[in-house]
Amino acid sequence: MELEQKKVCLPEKSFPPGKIKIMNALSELMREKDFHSITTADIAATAGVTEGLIYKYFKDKKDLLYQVLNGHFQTFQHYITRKIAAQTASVDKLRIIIKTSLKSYAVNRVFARILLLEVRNSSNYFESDAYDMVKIYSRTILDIISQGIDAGEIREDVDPHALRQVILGSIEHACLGEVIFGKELDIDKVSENICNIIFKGVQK
Amino acid sequence: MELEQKKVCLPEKSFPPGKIKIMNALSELMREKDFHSITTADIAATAGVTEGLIYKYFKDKKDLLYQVLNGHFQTFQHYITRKIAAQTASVDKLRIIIKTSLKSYAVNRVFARILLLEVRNSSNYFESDAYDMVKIYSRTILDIISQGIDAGEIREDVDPHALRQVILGSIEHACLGEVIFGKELDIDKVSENICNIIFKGVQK
Amino acid sequence: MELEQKKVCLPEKSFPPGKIKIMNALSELMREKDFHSITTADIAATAGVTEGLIYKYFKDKKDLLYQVLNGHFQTFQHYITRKIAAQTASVDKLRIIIKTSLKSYAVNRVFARILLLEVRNSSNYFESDAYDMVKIYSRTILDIISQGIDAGEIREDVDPHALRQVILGSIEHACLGEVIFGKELDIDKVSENICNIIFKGVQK
Amino acid sequence: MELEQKKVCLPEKSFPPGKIKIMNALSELMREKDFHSITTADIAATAGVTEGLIYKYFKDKKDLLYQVLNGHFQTFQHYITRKIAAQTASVDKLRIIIKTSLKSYAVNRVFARILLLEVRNSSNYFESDAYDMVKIYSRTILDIISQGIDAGEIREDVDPHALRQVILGSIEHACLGEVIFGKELDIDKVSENICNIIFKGVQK
DNA sequence: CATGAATGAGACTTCATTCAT
DNA sequence: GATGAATGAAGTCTCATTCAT
Repeated sequence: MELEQKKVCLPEKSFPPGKIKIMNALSELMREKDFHSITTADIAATAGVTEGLIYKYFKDKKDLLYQVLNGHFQTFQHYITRKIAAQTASVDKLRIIIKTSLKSYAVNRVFARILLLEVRNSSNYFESDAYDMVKIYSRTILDIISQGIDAGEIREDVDPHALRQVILGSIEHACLGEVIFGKELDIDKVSENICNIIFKGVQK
Repeated sequence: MELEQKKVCLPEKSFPPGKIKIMNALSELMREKDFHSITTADIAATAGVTEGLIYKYFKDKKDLLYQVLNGHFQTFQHYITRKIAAQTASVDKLRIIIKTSLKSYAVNRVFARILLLEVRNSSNYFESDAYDMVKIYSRTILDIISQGIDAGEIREDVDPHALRQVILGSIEHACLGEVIFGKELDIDKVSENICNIIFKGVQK
Repeated sequence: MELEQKKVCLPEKSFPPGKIKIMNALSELMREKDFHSITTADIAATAGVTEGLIYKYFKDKKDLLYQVLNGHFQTFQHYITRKIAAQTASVDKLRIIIKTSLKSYAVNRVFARILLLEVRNSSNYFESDAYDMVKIYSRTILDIISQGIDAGEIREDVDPHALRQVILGSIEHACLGEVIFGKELDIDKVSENICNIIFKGVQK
Repeated sequence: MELEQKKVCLPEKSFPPGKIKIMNALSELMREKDFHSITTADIAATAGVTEGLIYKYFKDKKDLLYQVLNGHFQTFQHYITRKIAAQTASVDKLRIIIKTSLKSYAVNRVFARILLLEVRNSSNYFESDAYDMVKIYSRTILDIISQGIDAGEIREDVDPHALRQVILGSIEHACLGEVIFGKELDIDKVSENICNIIFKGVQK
């Protein structure tokens, strides 16, 4: 298995042990509960540290969430970047993005849950480092689309932003059922179906 | 203007005035804040009633949210059903669903916000009346797709569930920026773009 | 005894019982401890209410302190105003102010302690209602001095602000030992001594 | 300029650098905030050392405050003693004490703030070294007064303790506005005004 | 001489909710 | 149909302090 979900994969060098324990604890707890119903007491207990320590390393309970998300996102980013690099055609790159994103979400549900459900309705998330990574990811997709149009792989009358929207929306919606109801997803099939629709169109 | 956003459109007019005031108060407050940071005290103050009264009419703070959502959803449902009825071709129906959904969300941001951001991460929402309406809406789309396939308008090798996913995902993702950042959306253009992609495909 | 210290003497009409209990509780506790080492838990327990109730009626723990102080100050103000009214000569009025202030502080040590020790180093006190009363009191003294100068009772080359400073400073310093160490004060003697110095001067 | 306020004037130069940095840090921070809202973290950060080091040199956060106060007080004491020595008449000595005290407080507001606002409501201050210096200062005034009476410069029916109270109270009250609101003080004028009142009396 | 990690006790505060009237 | 008073449980966060290295 190429992708790990077990622990927050951080550039773990200089982080003090307590900080790592706390981040892992939140990650673990979010497998079962939503962020709001996890208390700092829970986190501390799970991490085996005192509540106070959380506030040594994190401004906030929210800040902790964002840093955890950020950690997950970096792993995701590295992984997806490597996968894309193996492709030359734009359409293939998009295909890979769709499949890999679905896979990442499937493998790391905590990551998916945070990104898709928890974080979006708090405005200060959009000023966090974690959101910066989303922007990079999102930008990458747009660039690939533009290259595809330039290379004549994609029709010129396709609006790049709209296509990105459709791609991201499809990915996210496909994951929702998974995240919310815990359904298993047949990633190969789902991603193929999505690509079939988006690339070839549904109309006869 | 065909669609109203001002007040919760309560289908049964027989609601006692206090109940209406409370529901409107929440609706109003959610234009600015997210549900979690709205307190019952806020709601009562905005409604001009006492906190206690909320619990006369609603089991719960959440129950209040669901009832408000439900009110909005019924308006939405009526509106969209009427629009679809005017079309005969499946593809046109889907086109209308996309456009009308986008428009409804745009016109009534509170509705969009509740549905897209607030409600999804609380498990008991999925047992609420409000969610039943979502299922009807969702079912309708699936039926139209199947009819489209049967009628030869849509390619047979398209997976109906996947198509629904792509459609819903596209709609929702297109609204997110609106809901979160308050961006204006050019609905005609956006829906046309989306349809262009989904129906014709992007690949040359 | 004309002056009561037992309870916060408030225009107690419309105050809910819980609010009164809380204010009295703080007053009582401050007889023994300083404000900072009194916890909201202490206050609630003493008042026989829950901690939460404190925040129904007071913005803050500090706000509670200011409101209590304000209550005490109103009693003080009423009392002193009545006493002054009985005098015609400015010098006699000042004499009465000195004596009565000393007496008030002596009788109500909580009041003295709050005013002289607790409140002065927190900047937002100076925007509280309680401080407004201090300003009135202070203004009154200044007015009496000016009248005394106009009436020829007080030397024209005396600076009114300076005289007020000397008077207030003398009063407060005289009380400090009382407040801090719990010394008894012979008010008649002390006030006479102070007046002797200020009015007649110490130089032969 | 005869009087320095910049740094804690440490009488023994043999203090280790860390200790000096910490004391200076507190001094500096107290120019803006009150003691209670300065945290050990603030102090350490400002000093450029770690929190732990504070407890190498000081028993307590309070102990640190007292030692800082003590440093300031020694400078003050040296300065005032020298000034007094230049006078022969008791009245002149008192005059000098008033003026010099006002000046010292004006020049070193942190010193004034600590002495006048911070320290008085914590009982263990009165067992600290810093308080011993206050007692010496206070005793000096009393001695001068007694000598003045013996020498026939001051009326015999003046109570020495009361006079000291009036003097100290006047000084302190004059400084309060300065310390609290940051008002500038015209020391020559203020001290002259005070002396005018105390020495000559205000009554015609 | 100094650091850095961690603690622990408790502080203040919030808020949904209940109930007598 | 509505109010107002009060609850209680929990929640987040703060900070002085300790100790091994």
